[in-house]
Amino acid sequence: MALELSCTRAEADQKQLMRCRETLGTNSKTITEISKVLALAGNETRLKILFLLNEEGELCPCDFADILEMSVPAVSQHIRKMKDVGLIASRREGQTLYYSLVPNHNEVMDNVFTEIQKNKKVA
Amino acid sequence: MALELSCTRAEADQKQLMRCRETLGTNSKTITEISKVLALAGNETRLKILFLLNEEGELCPCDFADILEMSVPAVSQHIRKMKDVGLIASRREGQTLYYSLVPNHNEVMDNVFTEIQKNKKVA
DNA sequence: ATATTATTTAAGTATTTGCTTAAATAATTA
DNA sequence: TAATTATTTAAGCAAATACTTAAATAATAT
Repeated sequence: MALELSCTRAEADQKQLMRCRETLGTNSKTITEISKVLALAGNETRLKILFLLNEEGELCPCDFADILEMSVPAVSQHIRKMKDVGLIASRREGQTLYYSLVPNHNEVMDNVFTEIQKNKKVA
Repeated sequence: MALELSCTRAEADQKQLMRCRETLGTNSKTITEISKVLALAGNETRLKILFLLNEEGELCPCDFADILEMSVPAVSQHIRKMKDVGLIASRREGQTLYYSLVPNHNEVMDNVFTEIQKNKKVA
């Protein structure tokens, strides 16, 4: 099907619309990748996991289960999603798997962490 | 029900677990708020809308429908979600509603935009 | 070997999400 | 006033999400 215009208003700026399409094309891959990371961090439980890893270095699934007061499988499934995109990595020590942030995977997340810390409630 | 521990391993660092719970408590409100913004930006269509608003200043729903090649109601519903949390605002000019980013609403998003631009594909 | 512990994986389910189409508002024009 | 245009809102639905419980791995200890 041909490209259908939804908007017929006189003020519609065709050059602007073309420029926007081009901008999206140029940044398409980055936008897709960043939106994936943001979708992961957009879940409160996962953001807590990432934030804690940033604070503590490494933690294991049962630590998170204790801290977040949720089941170990639920934690494990969140962790897997973040591992799948390379946000976090694991290290085995006996039966325990320690998870940690992959450094410099995504600058956006670094900024998210500092932003959370900046707004820390002053006791 | 009482707080049940999932993890009984000897190495479990009770002080660390307490510290983590406290950290989450202290930052609870911020984490909740930021995760909401990230969840919104974690949708590729919405991230494109936000990115375009950052580039162009203001655009109307039918502009987005044209650019993103999707229906006007679909765009409108995405826009509403972002307006509901105060990420964007509207200005009416006749029949047309122009949407724009609310400045300084969230520093995290500013960083997301610069991160997208930084990775721009070099033509 | 068997049992225990830490974790993952799988299957099932309720909720949420993102679209669709149709109808409702709102402003403009004839 | 009636018709047109821009937009929102509502209802319905398929797909995705986040949990649950039970079963499967994997490492350690008895």
